[in-house]
Amino acid sequence: MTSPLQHIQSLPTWLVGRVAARGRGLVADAIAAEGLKLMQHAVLAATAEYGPVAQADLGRRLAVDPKDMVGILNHLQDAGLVLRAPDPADRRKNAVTVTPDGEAVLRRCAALAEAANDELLSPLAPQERQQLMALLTRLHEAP
Amino acid sequence: MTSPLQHIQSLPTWLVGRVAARGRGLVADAIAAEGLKLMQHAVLAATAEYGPVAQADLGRRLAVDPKDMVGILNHLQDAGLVLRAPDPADRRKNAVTVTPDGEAVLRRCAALAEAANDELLSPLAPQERQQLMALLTRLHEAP
DNA sequence: CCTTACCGTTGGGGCACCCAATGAATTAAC
DNA sequence: GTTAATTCATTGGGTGCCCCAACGGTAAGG
Repeated sequence: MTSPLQHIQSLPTWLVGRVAARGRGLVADAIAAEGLKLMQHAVLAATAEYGPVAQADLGRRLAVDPKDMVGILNHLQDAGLVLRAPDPADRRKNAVTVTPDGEAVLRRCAALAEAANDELLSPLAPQERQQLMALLTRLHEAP
Repeated sequence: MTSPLQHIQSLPTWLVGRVAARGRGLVADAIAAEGLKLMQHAVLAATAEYGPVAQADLGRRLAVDPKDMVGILNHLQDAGLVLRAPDPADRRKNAVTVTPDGEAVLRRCAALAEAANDELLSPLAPQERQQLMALLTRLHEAP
């Protein structure tokens, strides 16, 4: 039996956690050039995808707490990337939309995020990257 | 071009982050049965591995901030899993050692963590698990 | 000596995650 | 149709992990 720490560090959960942390940092640093945090970026992307959408819908799709969604959208709105308008059909809801500035930032972030991903996967050949994605996809979708 | 959110969620960093989050949760739930958090477990294991060791050494080996190490060791010491004794050779240092109780907890946590890892990897065959580990290891050690 | 560096501790802050409660507004039940 | 249950956005807590700065006490180098 290996020693306790070596045992932990040989577990897949530890290894995948380390790789995820590095990837997270790479992407975070990349999109920081556009002044966005990871979750802000994700919310901006989801807003662009689902057109005028209520905050609660965004929260459900991204598994973001309503409390945190308020702060994220406040930042995006202050940066002029997103608009909150009252929904005439349901006055409880805020209809969130992306501004042209937001779409431009989103386009630039897409390239930045891809570059960060390439850097993470740089040790792997294209075929190996595909293998890794296939295995991770099965872990993610199977349970 | 895919839509913005689909683009993000197709990136390896997103996928590995998701898998890591699930694995993290599984292990955290497992060792919570022993009253330990993930970092407390790691520090306890590192303490067992490196015998009497100074806090700063533990922090360097696990990349834990000295401030956080104080709290972690406070908890472990309050739980009777670890001892802090002044180092006679260097009175700045605390010689941290594991108690018999700590070793017992560590043994039980090892089994719990392995079970959690098996659950995470359950969709994969043994050979596929090996492939995944090999690919992740290269991503982790190469850069 | 005396400067330099380290040790543990305390103090900040930020980000991601989670839970509870509120008032306003909508929907469902009766 | 009035009432009860639900949903919405917001505010209020809290935790874990990460990073930086400062402090008194200690050790090592010049």
